[in-house]
Amino acid sequence: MPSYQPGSDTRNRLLVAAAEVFAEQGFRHARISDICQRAQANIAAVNYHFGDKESLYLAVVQKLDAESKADATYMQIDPNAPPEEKLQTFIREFLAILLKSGPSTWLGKLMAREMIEPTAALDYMIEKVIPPVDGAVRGIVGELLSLPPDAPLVQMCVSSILGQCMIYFDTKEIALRVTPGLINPDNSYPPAMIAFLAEHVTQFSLHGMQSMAVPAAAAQTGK
Amino acid sequence: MPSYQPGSDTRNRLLVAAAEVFAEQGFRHARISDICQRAQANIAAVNYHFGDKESLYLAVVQKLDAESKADATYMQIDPNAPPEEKLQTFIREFLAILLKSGPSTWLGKLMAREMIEPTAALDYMIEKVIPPVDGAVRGIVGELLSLPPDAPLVQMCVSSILGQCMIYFDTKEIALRVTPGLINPDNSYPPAMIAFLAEHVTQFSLHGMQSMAVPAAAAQTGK
Amino acid sequence: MPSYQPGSDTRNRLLVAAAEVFAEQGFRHARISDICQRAQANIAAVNYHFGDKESLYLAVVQKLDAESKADATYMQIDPNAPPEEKLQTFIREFLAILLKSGPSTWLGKLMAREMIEPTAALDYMIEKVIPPVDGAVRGIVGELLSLPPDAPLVQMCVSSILGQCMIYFDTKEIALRVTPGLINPDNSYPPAMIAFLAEHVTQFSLHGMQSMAVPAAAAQTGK
Amino acid sequence: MPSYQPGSDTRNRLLVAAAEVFAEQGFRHARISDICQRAQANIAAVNYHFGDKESLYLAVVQKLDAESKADATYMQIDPNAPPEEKLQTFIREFLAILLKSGPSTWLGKLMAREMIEPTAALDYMIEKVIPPVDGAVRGIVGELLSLPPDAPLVQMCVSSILGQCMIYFDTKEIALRVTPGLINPDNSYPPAMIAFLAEHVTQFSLHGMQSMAVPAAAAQTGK
DNA sequence: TATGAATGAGGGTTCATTCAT
DNA sequence: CATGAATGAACCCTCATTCAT
Repeated sequence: MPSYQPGSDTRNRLLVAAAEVFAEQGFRHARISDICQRAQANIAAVNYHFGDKESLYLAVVQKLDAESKADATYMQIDPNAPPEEKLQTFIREFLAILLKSGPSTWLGKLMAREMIEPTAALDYMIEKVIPPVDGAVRGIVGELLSLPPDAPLVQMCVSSILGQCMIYFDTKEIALRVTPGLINPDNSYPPAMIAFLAEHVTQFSLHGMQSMAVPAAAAQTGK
Repeated sequence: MPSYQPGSDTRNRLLVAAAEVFAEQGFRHARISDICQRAQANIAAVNYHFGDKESLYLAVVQKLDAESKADATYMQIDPNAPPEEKLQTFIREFLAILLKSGPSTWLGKLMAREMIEPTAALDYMIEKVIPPVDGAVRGIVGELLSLPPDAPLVQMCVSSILGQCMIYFDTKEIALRVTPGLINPDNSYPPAMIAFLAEHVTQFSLHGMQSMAVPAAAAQTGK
Repeated sequence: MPSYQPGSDTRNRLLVAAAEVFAEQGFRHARISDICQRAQANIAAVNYHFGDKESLYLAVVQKLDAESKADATYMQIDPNAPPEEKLQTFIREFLAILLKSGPSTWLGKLMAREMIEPTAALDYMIEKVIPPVDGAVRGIVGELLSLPPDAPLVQMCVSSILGQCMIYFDTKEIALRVTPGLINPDNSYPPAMIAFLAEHVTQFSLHGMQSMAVPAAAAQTGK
Repeated sequence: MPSYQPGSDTRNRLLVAAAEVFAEQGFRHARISDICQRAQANIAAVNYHFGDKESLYLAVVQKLDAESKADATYMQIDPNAPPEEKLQTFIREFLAILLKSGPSTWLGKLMAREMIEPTAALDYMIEKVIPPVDGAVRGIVGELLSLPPDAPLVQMCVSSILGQCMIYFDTKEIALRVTPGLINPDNSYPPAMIAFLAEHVTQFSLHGMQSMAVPAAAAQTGK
């Protein structure tokens, strides 16, 4: 009688294999026979442990989210640093997560698919995965613009920043074909490249926002 | 062995129906039976006219590309206008294409899917669809930064600009759930909203690039 | 281009095989693989011709009903005969249908199953299969009792008559075990036995109703 | 190898739950997982306690039979009462058992299924469940007709009587659809209705048999 | 030129049973 | 005495493709 019940070993193997396959193939294309094979489990194991394919998928998303939060450095930015530095740190960390390879990018891949072909998991993501990231950036941008985090202008600047980052993630497949030499064989960007892109996005964004802070500050101080 | 028959009515109906279904469901999820039904054609018509599913898909992509180019206004920007105005025009037109609904967005949807789940069509897109758009922006940005269009810095600024636009396209499903009132029932953004976003992206980008232009401008004007 | 379209040959073979298997095994236990095998058709033939298992089942019920009505002699009883003779004829014919073997009893078997484990087909049976039989008996009994066919007493007598017949159908399996010699190897009752049972049920019923007719007739005539 | 453990609490809960599920779903449709869940037992409990599904089923049938006999009032009819009264009592009690709801009807439901889809339990029923009922009616009818209980004519009259009763049990699902107001929501008939039906069946049967007693008696007495 | 019919591989899911503990 | 985990056979259904006409 085990006192420690993290679920059976098979269950965990299933979760790991499923994360991999779902990230590669998406929810619908993923075959549970494939998942079970990689997990060295019987074809009926998914049904036994999770009920059905979709419940397994949801469990995978939640597990990936939990793991992601466990090492999310963008939420541990020094609160006393100047906002410019905070932004730079965030962008660097965020890009690093997006442009690396391996398990840390699986959640991103699943999210990208949910955008195009939503499942029940999208609601979970909107509720649990996105807010921390979004909130972190809104805080920084709000500070930069001297505006509350939920101001519409802040929202738009956040979109501008995240959009600049995500495009490198979205166009990975293109980059792989157009400039294969610049990307590692495992589909990840070299750290130097990531740092370089982060620097660009940071400068672009800081200057992009600079002009916008003025009227707000003016309205505030000039009252 | 059927010879190429561009005038076949069934063939054209098939092409139209397939564009719709592929845009909605993506290549793999789209069902031939569904396409044939919408085209009021026999289930065997696809294989008869196009050989197989993938060839039909390729034909659809090419047709959509041709139609897209026929009314691509961002390629018809007044060459004598100041670059700031050119950029504003491009962003406005590009966002409009992305955020509208209907046939004009189908190619965009297919491209978004190709990024995540590439098929043979991605190569076509890289070769034929992307360069015109990319080239147009590079030209404008190059002008703004006083740099040749193929300069790395230009490339990165182009990415920053396109990324800011595409994020609104990518997050449509999220917006639909989070702020359903701001999006039309047909999944399109209201024109006023598009104009507003375009203005923001333009300002953000112009100021974002301003700082980067300085050294180039300095070198040029001798200040 | 055939002008006569009774459905494909495979479709008909499927219908025949399915009637057999459904009658033997019931809806749920019947395996479409079994049906297809007997019909010498592919496993996907059912889905192609009927959509799914339940639609095939419904088609079988309707076909069996149509065939049953085509040779339903109990509906072609001489209207000028005395009611006693009509009743005898009906009971003889009805028992014959129930106690024979082969396709004519399949509908009865399916109905017996629907009583215990209803499916969508039960509604069809209540609406289309039962009324003709029920109505025929109600007419005869009404005549015998000098009551309108929809009188409650008529209804109950009809139940008494049909119940007496149906019990021999329901207990076939028991009879097969208890008195195997009296039943043919193909699960049918010998014609002489059927005639004998019919005579008994007729006499039992006629006398059973005799007493009930008096007060009704008296109330009617003595008014 | 577990020895027979009639006192096992789990075993008894299993038996109770299984009776319920088997009555509802029949042998094949009943799911072991469902039974175990209702019995709050492990999924493997059935196989552990009873070996397999069919053995559990047999145990249920025997238990239900034992319970049924414990309160079978039709076997406790006053032997000195006139046969007409005995018949009335039997029919009333028999119909009551058939048309009520709850555990007392479970055995009837299982028997009805066995008629259509026999299992090993049918032999048990033929040997143990049916004879007491059958014998009771044969005794009464024999008395009424002045014939030995095993006379063929007695047998047929018994069938006529039981058939009249059982049809109301068999057509419950139809009655539920055609005249829903006349049946209680728990699928049982109102006591007044049962009494009414019993009275009808009794009168119908008594008169039905009256005529048959005469010739037999005449032949006997020499007229 | 075009089609209705038919096919077969493979998908997810169900469920009685078995096994190690 | 009892159980959680695991299994494999089988079921219904889907769908791109092929074939005969």
